[in-house]
Amino acid sequence: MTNNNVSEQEPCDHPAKKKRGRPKCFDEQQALEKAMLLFWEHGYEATSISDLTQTLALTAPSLYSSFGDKTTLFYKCIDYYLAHEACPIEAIFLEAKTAKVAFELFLYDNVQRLAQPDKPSGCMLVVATMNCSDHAQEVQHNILEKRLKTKQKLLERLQQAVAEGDVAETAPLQEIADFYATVLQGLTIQARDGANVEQLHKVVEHAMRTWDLF
Amino acid sequence: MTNNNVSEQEPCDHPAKKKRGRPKCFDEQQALEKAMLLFWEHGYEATSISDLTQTLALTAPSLYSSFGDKTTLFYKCIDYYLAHEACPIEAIFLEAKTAKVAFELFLYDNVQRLAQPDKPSGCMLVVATMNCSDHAQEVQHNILEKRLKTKQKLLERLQQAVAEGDVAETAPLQEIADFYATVLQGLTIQARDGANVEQLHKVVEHAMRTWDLF
DNA sequence: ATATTTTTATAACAATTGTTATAAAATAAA
DNA sequence: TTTATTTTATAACAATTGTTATAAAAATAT
Repeated sequence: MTNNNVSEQEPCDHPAKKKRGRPKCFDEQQALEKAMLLFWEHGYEATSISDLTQTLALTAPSLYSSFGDKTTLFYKCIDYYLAHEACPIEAIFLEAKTAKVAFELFLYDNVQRLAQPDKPSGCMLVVATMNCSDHAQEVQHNILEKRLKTKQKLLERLQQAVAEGDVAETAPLQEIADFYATVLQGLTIQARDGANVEQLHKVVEHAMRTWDLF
Repeated sequence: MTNNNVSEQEPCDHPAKKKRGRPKCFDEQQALEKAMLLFWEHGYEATSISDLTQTLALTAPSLYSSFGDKTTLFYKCIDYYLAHEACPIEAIFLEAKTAKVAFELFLYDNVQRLAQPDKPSGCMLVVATMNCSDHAQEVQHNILEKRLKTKQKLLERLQQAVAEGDVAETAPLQEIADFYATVLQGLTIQARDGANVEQLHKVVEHAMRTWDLF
């Protein structure tokens, strides 16, 4: 049932080693991206299998044999999103010398990603499992946990900053994390509602201006 | 098809004037509230007619004859939500002497409403039409417009404040409105992700502390 | 009592949901 | 050429979607 495909581009010891059976008539990565865009735009449950087969231009059996069932495909789309569209928070947090710079880079990076004119707006993790029936509780919960992990990383970067001395030991770390997480998620809804990059940029600009008020 | 029912409690000139046919075996307002809670929790499309008939404990024909089709029922639930659960922004904005106080009261009022333990969390207007298929585009658009109207009210209250002199003429009104709208919508997602009233309260406390930095 | 009106309960409707069985088609290995 | 393998296309599956036709039930008005 599940299809642990090896990437076609994988270089074997025999360079032009062709695969055995009938060749696929579509690019798996391109198909995955199209599926991801659908789920990003409409969400997990509101995207139907026939929406997917139409947009990806392949039949249901092809879809299932390549990506598994709808839930499995969705998780693969989430992974694709995290790898290709989401903000690389770990790298940014490692590189930044202080927590303030880390948060600043993180938020500005998000602004660029959340309001791209040619892509669905807002963060897929926030948006894609917002409306779920009871049948999708597990999917919804898994994505929620991913969101909570991001928030946890904000807090941990602040703790690191206290250890490194660029944030006072008396600072209310949880409140700071809560505030910037709120701004971050607000940006997603603002983007969904049509705000452009410049608007969101100024929101972040102000949010960062308040750093020293904590 | 559509059912323009007159409230049963309406006092006629003949006080105990009974209605003609078979009496309803359910309270229409209570049913509407239950339906609203379902749509609030799961969203428009992820709430099915059978979810509704089960929870309201009435048959599909009863549901349809009382409230119309699913879309009509949803709009009635939105009206119910606005009347009974949403923040009375107009009243608050009228009462407040300054824009800052207006925004402060508005946000704190929202904090109380967005994270009630016995109710779905977050704002129904933000949440209920987040994931929609193409079939629900119109519903989604109508709710979006309601959200934009709220944001517009923030801006107008700021303009009023400039006219009244409690906000400087040079103040970046659009940026201020964008910022507090972002915080407001962020509160909805935070609440959905499990933040409690105290946490949200502190977020608003900080957001208000930055008022004079614009 | 009879007639009228409204709501109920039963049951069905076509369309769509996610998913899969089957067999033909296209390739490489033997 | 035959065999093995993989993907394709066609078609169907049971379950659920939103919605409605039909007739029985329960009330008031005549």
